[in-house]
Amino acid sequence: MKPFVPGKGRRLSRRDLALSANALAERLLGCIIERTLGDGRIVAGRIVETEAYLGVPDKACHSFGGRRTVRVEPMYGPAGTAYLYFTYGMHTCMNVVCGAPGEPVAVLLRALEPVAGVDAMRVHRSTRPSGKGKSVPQKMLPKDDDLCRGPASLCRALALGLDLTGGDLCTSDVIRLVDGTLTDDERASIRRTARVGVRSSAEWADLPLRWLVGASRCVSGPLG
DNA sequence: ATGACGATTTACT
DNA sequence: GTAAATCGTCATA
Repeated sequence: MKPFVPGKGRRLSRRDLALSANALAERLLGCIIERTLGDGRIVAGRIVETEAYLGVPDKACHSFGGRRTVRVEPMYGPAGTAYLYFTYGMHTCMNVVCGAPGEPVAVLLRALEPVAGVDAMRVHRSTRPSGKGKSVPQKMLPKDDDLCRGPASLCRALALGLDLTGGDLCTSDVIRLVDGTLTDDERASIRRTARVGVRSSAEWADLPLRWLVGASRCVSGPLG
């Protein structure tokens, strides 16, 4: 595999991202998300797990039924819009908005393989999730493979905060999506499963809308 | 104004 | 396996 050079890859264009959520969930596997920190350093991870959220008809989706609130508004933006949300009182998760203009569909980033800035990631992960309160105690520092395992963990590792929601991933100076590839082995190991953590009617909870690179040691949750 | 809940993570039995 | 942590968001009133 070619070595990863931060800031040098081909940035994904709006046209690259204007796919259905299903198509983008698979397309993003192997692509890189780069985050420029306040001091100019770059942290980056390679996407190995995603979930598709299908919008108005999808009971597990924040835009189900056409719900349109301040929080969800970015989902109605153009493909390439970042949609980040706060949940469980302490965690942030990140989506890439896609689909046709005005269609509130998106892909959730669930796990990354760290490819740059591992030291900074460890620092980010050593701080409390919410930054306030007692929060979740933590004893051991995560191993490298665990740094970006899980949608909230990867947001902490890359310092992806709520301030980024509504931003444009195609033009932002602080966060970029860069095209990437999978090896043949990785490509062959792609699996689809039900989405994680969705409590909705069985029909929407059971659909295979989660994509993962089985060969990666960085995927989260059940592999079945 | 109030109450219930969460696209999670972590620790503990 | 179970449960705690912790608070913005949303629906209801």
